[in-house]
Amino acid sequence: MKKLSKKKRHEFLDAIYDLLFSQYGKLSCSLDHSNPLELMVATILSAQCTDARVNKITPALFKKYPTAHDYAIANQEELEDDIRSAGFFRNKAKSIIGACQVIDQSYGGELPNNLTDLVKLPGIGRKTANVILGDAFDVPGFPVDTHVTRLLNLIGLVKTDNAVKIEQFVIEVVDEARWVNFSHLLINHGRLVCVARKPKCEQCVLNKKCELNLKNNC
DNA sequence: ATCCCGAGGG
DNA sequence: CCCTCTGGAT
Repeated sequence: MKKLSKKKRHEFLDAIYDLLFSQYGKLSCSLDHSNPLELMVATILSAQCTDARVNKITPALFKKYPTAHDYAIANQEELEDDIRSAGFFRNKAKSIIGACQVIDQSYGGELPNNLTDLVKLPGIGRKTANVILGDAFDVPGFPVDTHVTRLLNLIGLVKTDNAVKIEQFVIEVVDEARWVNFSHLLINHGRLVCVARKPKCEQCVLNKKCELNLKNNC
């Protein structure tokens, strides 16, 4: 795959996108939220945790902490209890409070809408920043999570777990208008069909395109 | 035992 | 590059 020209890589990635789009269409973020702050909190909670579990926690959480200021002045141990079942609760509580203190003090309570400022917030890395940009601000980005990493490696498009390299590879050859939904499509497919433990290759639309399937069946 | 829409630190 | 942080689901 490395030897393919940029044009060929573009065509191959477009084919992958089209196959996934034909099955799932335009997807929206699966983390329940109604504003950028809620999406930021939900995305922090989603680390090494299913979105279903996050969505179970957030209704009560968002009601209890409606603004960045509410998190900024929150008692950390109390917030830890509020988010405990999402796992990594100490780190996540620290991240939420730390990020919200900066948002409250430096940005007037509103999240910045650019990557540079978002990744400066404590606990906000590139993945979380790209999710916020794409799903809350309609700014194109390509979030790379465990599913995106796994699927693109299985297909044979990349041979690295380095999220930045994967992001660069995709945004170089895929049209900007497709970045956000491509990430959603890969994540959705990774949860429903190309699951980590036992990929359902026999019911996968990427069947003919995927190195994993070629190794298994050809 | 392995994985889930990660991030920070060494 | 490595490690740690954590509960829940399968």
